Amino acid sequence: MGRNEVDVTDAELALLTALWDHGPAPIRRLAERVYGEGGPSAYATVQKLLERLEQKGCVTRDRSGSVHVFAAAVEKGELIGRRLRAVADSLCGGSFTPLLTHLVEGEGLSAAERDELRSLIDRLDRGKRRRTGA
Amino acid sequence: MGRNEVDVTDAELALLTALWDHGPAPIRRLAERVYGEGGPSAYATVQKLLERLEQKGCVTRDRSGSVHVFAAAVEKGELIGRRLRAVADSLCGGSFTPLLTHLVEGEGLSAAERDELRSLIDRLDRGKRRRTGA
DNA sequence: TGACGTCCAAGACGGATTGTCTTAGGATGC
DNA sequence: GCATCCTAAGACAATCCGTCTTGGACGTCA
Repeated sequence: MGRNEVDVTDAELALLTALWDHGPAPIRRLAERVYGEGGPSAYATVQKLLERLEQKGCVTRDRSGSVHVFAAAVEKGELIGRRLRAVADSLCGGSFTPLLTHLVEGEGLSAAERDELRSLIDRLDRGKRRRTGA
Repeated sequence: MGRNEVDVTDAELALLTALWDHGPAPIRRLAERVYGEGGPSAYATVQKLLERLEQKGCVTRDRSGSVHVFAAAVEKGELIGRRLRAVADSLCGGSFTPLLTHLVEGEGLSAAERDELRSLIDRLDRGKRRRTGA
């Protein structure tokens, strides 16, 4: 493993979000969606951001047509994972447990969320026990 | 609430970590701990970083003695919370539940960690139910 | 064919951030 | 009174990030 430890910037994330929400699109459609008819400079900005996202491996470019079509190459969950790992690495020595503890203790989960989380753990726990015999 | 939405940089975090681990200290001791006898420029770097941390409200400075003594003004958990909130805001519309789900599902918790987490939720759940009557 | 519009490629640009380093001056201790 | 430590203030280069400009290729259509 290993070369994809890159993160995306805010403007890049806005484009990725548009791709996640609406699927592959050419530059012009993305520019309209994110910048709203911003004129020729908005188009060029989106073009540059997509070029950087492609370099980072976060989008793919379909060059077969006369107009390139871009698609997200990372899932939102992947980015969430990277950022959580960055937090864990910088503040928790790489361990995720403190993050979990903080989230569960600190951030006012509703009763429903607690129930959902508990059942999630139970489900995971059964699967793991069966698989590992632990 | 609200003016403290600042984050700290890597070099600043190294100093904060030293303060968390060893308690309040003057510039020289911090420079030795983090930069290891780096000479006069390391001292000045630490000085500047501490000045910025003070501006951000992340350290306090005791000016009573002839040598200023710096102490952490934010806990590690506070920073963890800020960064988790940043992840939630940028990628999950501000909700923490996707972060929890990702952590519990994705990041290979051991059986012991799962047990610990479950009991943590149970404890929290009892407290909340009793308090809110929900 | 030639003008026009849309697209891509490449890079310049300014502002902000970040870590480092320099300088100047004041207090302290001997 | 002199050396030594400290503080304060800011200069500095490198990098990042969003924006914008330019140049040229390709197509359509009168």
